[in-house]
Amino acid sequence: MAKGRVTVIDIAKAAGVSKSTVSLVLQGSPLVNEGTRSKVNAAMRELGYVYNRGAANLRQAGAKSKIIGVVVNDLTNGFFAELAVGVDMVVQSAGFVQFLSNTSESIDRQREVIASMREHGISGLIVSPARATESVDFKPLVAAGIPVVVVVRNLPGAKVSSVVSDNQGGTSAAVEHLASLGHTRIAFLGGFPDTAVFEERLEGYVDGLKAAGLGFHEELVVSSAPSRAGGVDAIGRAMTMSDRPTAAVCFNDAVAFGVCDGLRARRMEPGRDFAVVGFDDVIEAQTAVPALTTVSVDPQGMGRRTAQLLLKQINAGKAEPESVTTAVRLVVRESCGAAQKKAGRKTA
Amino acid sequence: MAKGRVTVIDIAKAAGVSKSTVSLVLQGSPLVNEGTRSKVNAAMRELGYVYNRGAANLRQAGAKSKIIGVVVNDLTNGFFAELAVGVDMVVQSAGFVQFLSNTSESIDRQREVIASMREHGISGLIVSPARATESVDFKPLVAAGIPVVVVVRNLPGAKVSSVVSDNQGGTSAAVEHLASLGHTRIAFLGGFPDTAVFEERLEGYVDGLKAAGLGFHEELVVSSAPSRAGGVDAIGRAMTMSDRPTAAVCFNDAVAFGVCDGLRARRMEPGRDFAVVGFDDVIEAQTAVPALTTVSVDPQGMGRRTAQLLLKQINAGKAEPESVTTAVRLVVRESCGAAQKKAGRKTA
DNA sequence: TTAAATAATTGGAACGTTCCAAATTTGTCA
DNA sequence: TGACAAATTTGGAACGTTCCAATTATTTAA
Repeated sequence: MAKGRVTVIDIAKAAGVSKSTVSLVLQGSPLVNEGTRSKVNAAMRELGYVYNRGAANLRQAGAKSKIIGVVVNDLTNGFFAELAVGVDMVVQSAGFVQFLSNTSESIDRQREVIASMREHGISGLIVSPARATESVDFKPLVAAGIPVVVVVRNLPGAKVSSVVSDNQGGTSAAVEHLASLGHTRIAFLGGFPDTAVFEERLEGYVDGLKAAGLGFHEELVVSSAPSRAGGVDAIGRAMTMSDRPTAAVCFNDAVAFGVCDGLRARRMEPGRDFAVVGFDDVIEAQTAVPALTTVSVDPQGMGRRTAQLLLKQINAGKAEPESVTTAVRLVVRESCGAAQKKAGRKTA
Repeated sequence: MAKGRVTVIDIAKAAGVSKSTVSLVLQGSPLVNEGTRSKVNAAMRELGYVYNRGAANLRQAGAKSKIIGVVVNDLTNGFFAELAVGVDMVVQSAGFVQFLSNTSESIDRQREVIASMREHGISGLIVSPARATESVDFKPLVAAGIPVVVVVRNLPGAKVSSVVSDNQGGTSAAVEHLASLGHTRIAFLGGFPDTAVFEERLEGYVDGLKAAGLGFHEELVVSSAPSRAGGVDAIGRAMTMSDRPTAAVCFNDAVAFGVCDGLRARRMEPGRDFAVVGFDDVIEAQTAVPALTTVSVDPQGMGRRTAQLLLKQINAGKAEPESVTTAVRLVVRESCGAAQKKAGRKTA
């Protein structure tokens, strides 16, 4: 009992049929007689059989491994955790299982992790690439016919599918909204300038200014780490200028929270004395005080979307690279001052 | 090229040796001559060989699958994400790969996920059990000789190892600290009473009161969902009583943040008008305003510790169940009022 | 009834690796 | 130089599954 593993042969013997029949039952083939089927199932239950997927994959030697790999660059960031959960949902319900790994933005780690996943025979890969990932890293995968879809961060040169949110549209909408509230000095705060996401969001910011008939002032763009601490830093620098902004679109919610912290440290109340808008709509955004106006990207939905795309490609055998950008919407809450009945925003 | 997979036989042929030799190289055996080793390695690089772990596992038919399964009950909770990252760190550096899944507190999902992991031949399992998990769920695993360690939430009946934080010691320390600041009406806010963690933390709360020479008053324990919203709710109910508390130890940081929100909604400033202490020391605790005094459990360290324990058991072949409780420490920041120079805490 | 068709079942032969025992090469010492 | 030891290398035979072609049992149609 505690000896060897229970195999199809054991249950074949127990059920008085051949191993082939057992295999048929395992795959739910319609060829097998109802009676034998239940006899076999009973034997399986009896002996505590567990399917050996490794052996099966070996024979099938194909895209049928039922494992899909997911690698994210920062699991501790709620956004990515949420994304992974979204992926897991659809992947799981399609009978696949998720192989999740975290790279912590390390490109070496990413390489290791992907190599390991290949060895395990994943039938598809979803990656939110670490910074500075090069498209060549995915070459071997696509050459081997393994569908890959990158998510969140696009990878210019790579011939793989991608799912990114409408960064440009998001910040553009945020700026227009602030402008409609009467703001004219609107800053863009936080984020590292050398990333595709930053570029897109900044572009949207510029678009928004143009659409609102406002001029672009370079000094109103202040970059920083895309973190809460970075936000504190950015607003600090922004407030030193002579002609201060009265509102800010932030690179992401973490930065926005930092900006709020920084404002309070200066005895200014976000939403009353200064308007701030975030990006991502992390879970804390709605419960924070004040509730954060932000661009909602629904990471979980994005994860689901990504997984669906990947599954489609897996089933299609070999699909064309496809890129989808997911819609985004501005969620107006308190931090931009719009919810306040009083018309006045006081410039500090 | 795009035809069949490259196998050991292919590279054996290319390198002019036998498949056995290639296998030896693969395993880094010292038996093979340096010259042949490099010849083989060259051939592998040349042909783009990828190791087929499935086939290997099949033959080795043992605990050598190099996969360890990790299942958590709520990945979107930063605490668990952090835990998973900690696990991944040590697991990865030991040459294993992590198979992470999320159950969203669904016990059915948990069962599915674990079954799937078994089919894939994991050589060990780390579980943060979903609520209402029964010890019998792990029976088959341990019967099959697969090491299991539960983490965060203990599982009374199960003969498996566990790693939990010193919940009791944590709340006890928190209460004593509040008492030392002069508080006498200290509440315990938030959490579901039917969980082991709640029980332990509550017990610590009682211990702390006793140690400080304060009496236990049942009405000062108000449970709620262990979330931010739950915290708002709990403090709301706490403030309706005639003899109000002046301080609170919260079930976790999420609750603590909710309590802060609720206080502000009542025009009270946490840390000045009311002392609040959290539990977990989530990443936001230090940057929040006011910075949250909390019991730090270092989830990442806990994850590392857990992984180490599991690896030890895997290597030892079959190890005795072992339970470790990880140390915890009170991090005094602003929300309990201690950092303030002025002696006065005003009771509301 | 029987031939033909259909439904169920079944032995191998793979799949890509590791292990074993045995074979081969190389080196050492009298 | 021969004999022995050490260092390398090597063919199968597994591992647990699926697939294929072939066999056997059961219906159906005439």
